[in-house]
Parts: sequence; structure tokens; C-alpha cells
Amino acid sequence: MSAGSFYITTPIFYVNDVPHIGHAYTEVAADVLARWHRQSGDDAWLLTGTDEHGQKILRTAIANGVTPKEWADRLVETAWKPLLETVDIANDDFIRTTDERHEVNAQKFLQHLHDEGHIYTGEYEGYYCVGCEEYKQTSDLVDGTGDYAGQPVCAIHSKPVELLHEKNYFFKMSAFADRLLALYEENPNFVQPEAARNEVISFVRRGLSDLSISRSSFDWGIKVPWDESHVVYVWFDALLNYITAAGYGQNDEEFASRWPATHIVGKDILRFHAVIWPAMLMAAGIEVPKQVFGHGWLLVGGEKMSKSKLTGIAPRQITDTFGSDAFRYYFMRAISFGQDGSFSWEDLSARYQSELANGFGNLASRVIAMVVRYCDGVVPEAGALTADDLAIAATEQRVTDASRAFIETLAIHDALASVWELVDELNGYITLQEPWALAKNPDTRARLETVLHTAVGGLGTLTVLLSPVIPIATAKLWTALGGDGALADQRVDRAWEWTGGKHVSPLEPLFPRIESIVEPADA
RNA sequence: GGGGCGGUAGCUCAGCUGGUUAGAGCAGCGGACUCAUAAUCCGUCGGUCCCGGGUUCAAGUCCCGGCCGCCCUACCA
Repeated sequence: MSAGSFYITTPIFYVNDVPHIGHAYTEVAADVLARWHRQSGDDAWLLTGTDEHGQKILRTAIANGVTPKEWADRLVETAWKPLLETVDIANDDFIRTTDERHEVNAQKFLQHLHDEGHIYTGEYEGYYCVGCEEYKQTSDLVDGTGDYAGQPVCAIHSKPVELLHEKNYFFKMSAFADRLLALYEENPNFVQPEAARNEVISFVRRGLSDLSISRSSFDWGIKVPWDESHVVYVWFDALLNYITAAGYGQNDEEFASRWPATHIVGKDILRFHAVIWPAMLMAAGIEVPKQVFGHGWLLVGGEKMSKSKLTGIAPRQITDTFGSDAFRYYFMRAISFGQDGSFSWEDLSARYQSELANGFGNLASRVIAMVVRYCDGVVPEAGALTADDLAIAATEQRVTDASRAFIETLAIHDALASVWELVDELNGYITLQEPWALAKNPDTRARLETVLHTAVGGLGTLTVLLSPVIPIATAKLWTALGGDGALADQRVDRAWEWTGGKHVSPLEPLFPRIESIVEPADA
């Protein structure tokens, strides 16, 4: 496969949120895909960043006695960039919606839509809560009691809301319903997985109304270029990050080489990405995204993780005990990408123990230990190959191809399951060949060397194949195996070709046994 | 109210356009082995496929009706 552009994005973090494993999960998935493509010769580009405008942020900044920009700066540095380090994300760029490149070019986009007649002046009508200082959805309202019986009141303040009108600018999104439906029809992969696609289609079939894209009740946002008394609606602003980060408006060459992107999003924000966003792009005459993939929720105790139910888990709680590799592996392996998945400490420790420690980690230990013990660390040459040796080579090639195919469809869990067939087969091969028995008899020296050579080659293939998912442990192993160059430069699509370095060096357990798993208290 | 998805071994899940005795991993149990992180390998126990009808020579797999769970139902990002 020739080198192609692979531009992948995560949603940008709303800075006021508290980072939890759901955020980290999205990041890891996108990072694994980016690394995999990068190591397959593609020009991969991973973008992530932060969403920093909006009334809520303005309000919390004021409450903390700082400007909204200062508030956002603080959160970016103390919460969000550290999150990326915690789970070892190798992003190529980090965009903030307060970046000049974003604000300037988002305005350019908006002005363009305005010039082309996709925007008109309208009136927004909604229930406004004075206490909250914001418009409320009807779902946020409850029936009043006592003095307010019979009228809708704010669920937070229990005071009546006012029906207000505000001049707003509207985007003629309704005009794009047919084109959107045609897009979903002609390109079934545009929205995936299937369940997400169905939801989006049925939503659009019910008809689209126009979108209010400006606010004048507060000023923390991007100014509407032709009317600076308005700021751009946060979602409209936020979605544009995907193109402003890629050079839209300022570097046409770069933009042409990167766009369109694959968007990885949580299913909660699927609609914004699969409906509003492509409609915006259509209006601007820009190609729609390559794909919008909505992944599932992490379920804790069968329910969506949430702060209010105290089921929110900070990534550090996991990585402090198990490490970032285990975090990445666990969520990529245990959850079918695209579906909801259950998280439990029991499952995490069980998989850590059986798959990472006993399966892969122990395989690395036993292979290296035998080469050190029986061959003084020199990787032996292979002699005549038996059917068993050839079977290993065949499996190396098969799982390399299979995992690549699964990654193409974003089936990360299937790719890992495929790679693990090699882990299991190598463990079985070693047990069956009994190199420790071969080592006792000088007559079987050649056979011993062939077996160890085969085992080292297989382990090397695993190292390369797993490097996008568990980069730290595999890098250590790569060094121990005497691999040439940086592991991150090895081609994952040709992982099976590697047949061993010259020397191996002793290796500490990659995934040490964790004796007592104590469920961390709430952070 | 409308719509989507799901309910399969103790646990987490596979089972495509219906077709022989329903699968995997983990856990459990028994055995082998010792290179290795008390790891590995082999064997084994284990299921009214949510319930009730129906279509069919044949249904976990299609249809109807229930029950249960989660989610969406536009501008709270």
C-alpha cells in the first residue's frame, strides 16, 4: 500500500471537564490508529486539543477570579496535556480554540458562508433562567411547585424561567438534508458503526431545522466578523478546529495534503460530527470528512460512567498501578471498538495477569532467558526447518496481514485478538519443542538453535505488531532483542519479516506480577 | 410518544445472508512439564441461547407480542 495521508482526530476536550478514563479511551484509540498507520508508511497525523469558549467557562473563570483565557491556560497545562502524557499519546498537534490560527480562520470560514448566502438573521426563542444566566432546554425544566405550580421552573434554581427572544444568526442547515442523506446512502462508511449510522439517518430523515450559530448574551467566544456584538456558538466554533489545525485559510498546500479526516468521537456527540459538521463543509464547498466513527461508552457497574454517581475514574488511578501500556492494551482489547464496554477492576487485573504478564510478558522472559543461558546471548542461526517452525513463520505472516485488515476497519480489538494468536502459538511451540531438553544433549544442538531462532523471530514480530498499542514495553523488548533502529520506525505491516538481531540482553519482567490489587479510593 | 441497540456458559463476549452434537477467553477442576513473572502446555466441568406464540423440513439466527437494560429524540459543547 502506498503512502497516503491519514489524518485522524479526537474530539477537543471541553476544558472545564475533569479528565476521566472516557477521555483517555478516545485518545488511546485514535493514537493507536495513528501509530499503526504511521508504521505502515502512511503520512499519519493525529490531532487533539481543547475547546475553550462558552458561557460556562467564562462563569467558572470569574468565580476563580481570573480571565477566561487564564482559566483555560491553567486547565490545559494542569489537566489536559498531562492526560495525554499519562496514557502516552503521540499527537502531532494540539489545537486550542483560543489559538490565533483557529480564531482567525474560523472567522474566515464564517465570513465565507455569510458571503455565499448560507447565513441569515433570525430570532431565537427560548426559556432563560436568570439564576443560571443561560437558556434552558425543555428537558432542563421541571414543573414548579408551591407558588410556581403550573409553570415550568429551572431544575437547578426552582424559579420560573422567562421566555426570551434574541436576535441570532442562523445557518441554513435545513437546505442540506437531502445532500446529507445522499452522502449516507452513497458512502455507508461515512458514519460508522452501523448502529450510529442508523441513528443519524433516521434523525435527518425527520427533517432538519436551521441552526442558531451566534450568541449575544456573553462575549467569551469568537466574534462574528460582520457583527462583533455576537460570538459564535461554541459547537460551530469547536468543529472548525479540524480544519483550522490542518491549514485551512492559511496554508492551502498543507490543507490539501491532510484533509479529509477520520473523526473518532463518542457517540454522544455523533450528531454534531455526522450532521452539522458535514453540512457546514458542504456549504463552504469543502470536502466532507472521510469518516465519522462513534465509539461506545465505558460502563462501570453496568451504567455509563459519571461523576455524579461517583463512577468517574481518573486515568492515573489505573496507570499508577498498571502502567500506561496496560491501560492502552486493556481498553483496546477488552472493548469492541464502537460498542459500549464494561470496565471493572477485576477484569482489568485479570487481563493484565493472564494476557500481559503470563502471556506476552512471560513469553519474552522465557525466550530471552534461554538465549542467554544456552547461547550466551547470541541469537543462533536456524538450521533445517521442520513443519512446526514453518507453522510459526506462517502464523507471523497471517496475523500481520489480519491485524492490518482489522485496523483498516477500525476493529482494534479484533486486530489485537489476531496478534494474540501468535502469543499463544509461540508459548505452545516452546513447550512442545522443549528447548531445555534439547540443551542437555549435544546431539540436538542444531535443533536447539533452530528452535530458539524461530522463537526470537516470532517474538520480534510480536514486538513490532504490538508497538502501536503498548509502546513502552515493546521498546524495552526491542532493545533487549537487539533490534536495529527505533521500534517506532519499524513497519508494522511487514512485522513478520524481522528474523532477529545478533544479541539479546537480559530483560526485567515487562509486566510484573501485581500481588495485591487494591481498588483505589475515589480520587 | 417515536426511534436505535442489546438481553447467549460463574464473568466478558463471538455466533454473516436460518442448516449437522451453540463457540472463545478468563475463572473452576484434573494432569504434564520446568526455560520463564508459582509462569507454560494438555485435558475437563459448565448454557431452559430473556419469556410466549408463529413461519419453516430446519431458528440463538426470520415474524408477531411481552418483559428487562442502555441510548437518541437538535442548538446544556
